[in-house]
Amino acid sequence: MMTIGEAARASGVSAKMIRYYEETGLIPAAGRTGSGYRTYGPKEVQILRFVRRARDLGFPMEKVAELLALWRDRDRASADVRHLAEAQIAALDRRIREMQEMQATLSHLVRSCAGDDRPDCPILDDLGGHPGEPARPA
Amino acid sequence: MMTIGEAARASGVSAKMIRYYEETGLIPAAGRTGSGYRTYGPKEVQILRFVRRARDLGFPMEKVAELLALWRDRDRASADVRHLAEAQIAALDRRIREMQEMQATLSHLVRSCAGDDRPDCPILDDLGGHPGEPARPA
DNA sequence: GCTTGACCTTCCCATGATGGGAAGGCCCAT
DNA sequence: ATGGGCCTTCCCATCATGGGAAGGTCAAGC
Repeated sequence: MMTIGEAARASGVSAKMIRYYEETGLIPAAGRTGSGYRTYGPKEVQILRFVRRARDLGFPMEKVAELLALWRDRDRASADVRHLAEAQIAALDRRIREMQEMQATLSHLVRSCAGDDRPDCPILDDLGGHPGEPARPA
Repeated sequence: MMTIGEAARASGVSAKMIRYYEETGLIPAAGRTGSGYRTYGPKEVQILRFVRRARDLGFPMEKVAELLALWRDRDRASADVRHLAEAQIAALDRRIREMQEMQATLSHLVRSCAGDDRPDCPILDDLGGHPGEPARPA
């Protein structure tokens, strides 16, 4: 049995976050010693590592909770897990696309900016917005 | 002169956020009517639109502040603006790459999961972490 | 047995950007 | 003058994370 600090080191999840996960019900409440210290065994550490890895893969907490439920109940169809993973892939895809659009716009703007010592870079004009006349701000 | 609600509609920035931007110093404090209402003119609306557009392009508030400073002082070299934009492109690149790595890992896992009615999907094993034996959690 | 230092506990606060909502004041049209 | 819609400030919540204070505990060294 380990203390929360040891479990943190073994799992890569900070002690702060372990307490938070417990508080929010993501993980079950840890056992306690007579004096109130939380205790963790290998199983608990593995759960924490599971959470860590899922978070690293970009799963939001809510989805991590679903994955944990599936993990706890091994009789669930693998299709459920697969669907969660596929949904996460799709979510990442959407966010990647959004950012790529931002990038494309910025690249376009950068190409139209001399980048020399002169003032007047069209990027600022674009940001100022086309709808109005390019009045200089106060 | 418009009220905050009109400025919000004209700029696409919510009234809440306009007050927040003012509070945090991103934009200068608006003028006030005798009875305390904030007033906005076309220039202020343009600034708000500037902020909105920059945020849409993924610039963090801090960078938006820098861009605004550059905008306010048109004598600054266009190189400054270009560098900010390029840095933002690079930042987006890093985040995109991170997410693509997550995607790749997930795709790999999904390919190894039958996705049928049987239990036991290797995704869960991966999440559980290789370092230990695949002990089932409590 | 006592001190010391490392650890644990809970509790509160902060982040960043945004929204929700309450309580109270203002403005304009009817 | 009344009502509805707008404004004001202030507080609270989000999500996941960290910082830090105040106080208890444990183990090692003397």
